[in-house]
Amino acid sequence: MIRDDIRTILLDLFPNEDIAVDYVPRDKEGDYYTNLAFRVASREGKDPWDTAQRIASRIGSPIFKQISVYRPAFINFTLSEGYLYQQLTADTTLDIGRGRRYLIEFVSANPTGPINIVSARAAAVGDSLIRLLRKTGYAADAEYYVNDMGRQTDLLAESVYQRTLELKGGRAEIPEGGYHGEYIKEVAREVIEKGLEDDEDIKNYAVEYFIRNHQDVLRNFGVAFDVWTRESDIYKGGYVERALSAITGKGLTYIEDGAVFFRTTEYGDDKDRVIITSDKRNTYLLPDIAYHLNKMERNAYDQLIDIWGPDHQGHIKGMLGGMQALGYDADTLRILIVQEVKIKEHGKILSMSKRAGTFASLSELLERVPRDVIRFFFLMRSSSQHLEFDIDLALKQSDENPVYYVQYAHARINSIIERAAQSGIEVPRSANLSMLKEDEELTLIKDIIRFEETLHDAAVNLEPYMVTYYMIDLARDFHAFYQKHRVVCDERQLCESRLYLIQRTAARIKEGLDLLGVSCPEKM
RNA sequence: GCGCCUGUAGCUCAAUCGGAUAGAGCAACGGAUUUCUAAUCCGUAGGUUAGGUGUUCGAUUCACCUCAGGCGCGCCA
Repeated sequence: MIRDDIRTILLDLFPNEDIAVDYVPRDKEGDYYTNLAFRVASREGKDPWDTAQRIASRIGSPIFKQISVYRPAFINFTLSEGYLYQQLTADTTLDIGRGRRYLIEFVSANPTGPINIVSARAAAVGDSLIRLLRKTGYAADAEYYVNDMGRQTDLLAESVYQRTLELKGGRAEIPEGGYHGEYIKEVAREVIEKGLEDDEDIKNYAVEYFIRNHQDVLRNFGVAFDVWTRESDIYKGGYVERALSAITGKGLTYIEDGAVFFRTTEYGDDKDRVIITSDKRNTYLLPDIAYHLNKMERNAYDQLIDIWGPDHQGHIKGMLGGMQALGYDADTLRILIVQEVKIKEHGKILSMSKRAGTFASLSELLERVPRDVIRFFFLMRSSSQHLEFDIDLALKQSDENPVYYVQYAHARINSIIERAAQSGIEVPRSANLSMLKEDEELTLIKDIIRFEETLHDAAVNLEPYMVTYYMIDLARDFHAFYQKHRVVCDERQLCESRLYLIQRTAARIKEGLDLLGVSCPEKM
């Protein structure tokens, strides 16, 4: 990465300094800047401006065409063309992860109803993270946890049973906290068809129904999981007992009002959490902790990542406490909260209530909005931010819709390369790039090279949206280049150089869209 | 009442570990096509970063307070 090359050069002069190297704003001279002079000056008690001048004069490297100092004390570097050409043709693979094992668990929707919109967003984010981590040298697994037992599934079974009574001409009395959705009726119909009467049979059928549903919908969404783990298997494997004894063994439990409490306040929680209720049922927390024990024992992961919805924020401390009670460092598990999604149509925020029949589920959204658009839109925002999903914009097949803006750049390049081929000019395997002198060409080269830095930042911060932003920038700079310069032209060498450049651009667009799980059409 | 998240241009959002005159897209306005895809490009305008205090060479970023919105709040997940 260029950033690292520059940092290395600077560290050579100032070995122990904390050096930041970043992009120069677009309207300023130069490509990268450093804040080094501020640090040095402040430590030595000298004037930052003079210090910057002094440092700048000491830096000598063929990768820079120019080094300039700007007030108050920024040192800006302009990369030499030779270095840019060399970087563009260099074929490097980025290995940040060095094979470290990461496990990302996401979606994990309860098998009691369809996948909702927040889970859909989590699916897009999680899947993209998996792709990103794999591309940057991590061994990343995608996992889905199925809560196939417990109180919620009991309520599901009872709700379905009540609907069967209704379908048979009786009256349905949905239990308190039960499931009212229309989709329950469909399950009830199938239960009647199969002639299921027994509570357990109905429960199993309903649970399997929704697990299949989740698998189908996620497949349609282009999201693949490596492992589906069931809560029931965590129990069967004895993990729950072991988790419980690990916690009690450390004296972290006490009984109050007949319930067993886990002293999560030991780990920074604002209150202790019940793990076994007074009527001897386990709360979700205990099997969840057990499940994480299972994860760690299965593959000795270097890092666990859980992606949760905003309604689970209050449970983070408890879960991290569980990890520590099991003997793991708190940072073994990172919990990402994907914030809520608001669906907007005709300028109004739609109610997400299932009863209102609007966009409650992923499958309903998929029926109306193309998958590429949904995924792109979900990945346009930092996952920790609330996201507004504008249906009208999503359905527009025009320049306003950034998905097509990026895809169109790729299709355009493809078209140019075809056109060149018709004129008997192929994309060269390697090119003499010294013909590429125009601003738009150099900008494009820098974009292509910066892809690695974007991947690095996105992977380290676990934020795929950074890739999305990069894609839009890259497409913009390509379109600007296209508008101003012809690729297929009379000057053979220039034409070939430009073909090489746009072919590399197209490759980047493809790589980037692949990371987002968005298709990359040859023609539009 | 307590905890967590959020507040940036008319709208939706960026701004990496505290760095430059806070940037994009959309909407608005004005232009560009005898040319490889106009699903494109160029330009103009738009800001007390909710408000205040503090920390320092420098604050959208950190700390504290106030205001506003969202989510959650022991034996549901």
